[in-house]
Amino acid sequence: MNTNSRFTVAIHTLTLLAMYPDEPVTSEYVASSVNTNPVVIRRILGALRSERLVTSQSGNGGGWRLGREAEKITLRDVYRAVDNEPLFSLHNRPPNPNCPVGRHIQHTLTEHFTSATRALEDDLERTTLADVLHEVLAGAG
Amino acid sequence: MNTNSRFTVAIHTLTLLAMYPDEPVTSEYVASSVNTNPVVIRRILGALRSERLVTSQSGNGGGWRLGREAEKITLRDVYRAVDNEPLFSLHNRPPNPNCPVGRHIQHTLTEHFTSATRALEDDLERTTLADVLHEVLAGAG
DNA sequence: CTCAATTGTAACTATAATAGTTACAGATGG
DNA sequence: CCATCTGTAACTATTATAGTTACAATTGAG
Repeated sequence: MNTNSRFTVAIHTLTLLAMYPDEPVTSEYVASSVNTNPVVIRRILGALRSERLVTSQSGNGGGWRLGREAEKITLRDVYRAVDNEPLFSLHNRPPNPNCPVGRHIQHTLTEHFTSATRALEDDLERTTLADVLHEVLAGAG
Repeated sequence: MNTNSRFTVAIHTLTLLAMYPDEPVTSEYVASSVNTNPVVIRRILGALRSERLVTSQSGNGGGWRLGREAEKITLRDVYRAVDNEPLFSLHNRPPNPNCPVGRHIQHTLTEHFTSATRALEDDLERTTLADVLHEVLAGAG
């Protein structure tokens, strides 16, 4: 179970909130669509709230809403909110500084890793939650 | 220890092989530069050999060599050889098919995930092992 | 005021990936 | 024959993930 599905669950969750913009949606309801436990949903919504992508309301009649319009939330915003680990990891232990490769490889790799990560995020930025909702509803026919 | 450093170790290893094109390099030597156990290196080199990026020679005087010129091995080749898990995971359990979002979200997400992964790999493809070796040696001054 | 419905969060568990380690069989060249 | 390597199995420790139970705190409705 090492493969991280938080990004998928976060987009799924936000798509549901975008679908019901006029009423708060409960973690229980989201969980029944995602097919998991409500606490898993609340944890992810908590991360999204830290980035102001959603707001929450406790108590009876409470639930979750989008923090801003679906047109103004990109997949990159979501990705950064729930998956802030770097995509690539450097050495677990420091490489040998007496070897020219060991001494300079990390700096070189960091630049290439940064570039690749930016390319990925630039692609994610081109899609908004509104796009995803439209695609899903189109699929629903 | 969940963060996967195989890509880093693989590039480091191949850079060493590119540095010594005229002699086989042993996993023991690579391990001393990477600062890890030789078996870890052999496992990664085994994956690289499956993609023909390196060749191996058993026995006395043996070791590892690049499978083709460093100019013709890109970081994308290396990435695919050692990290063939998809970058993004879909739901751990199938989403609820009775919900329009649950029914269609996976198809929509798959398209966006494919696009982002391609953007990442296109960026990695622009750098060769020869580039990395030059950068490392330039850093070495 | 009371109560049912929700969030918020801690605590625990099971599973899986990672990589570090030891051990040893097989191959190879001197 | 022997020292040197690869190739690989087996085991361990660590960590991330996410599923689950439990329960305090909040809140609106009646």
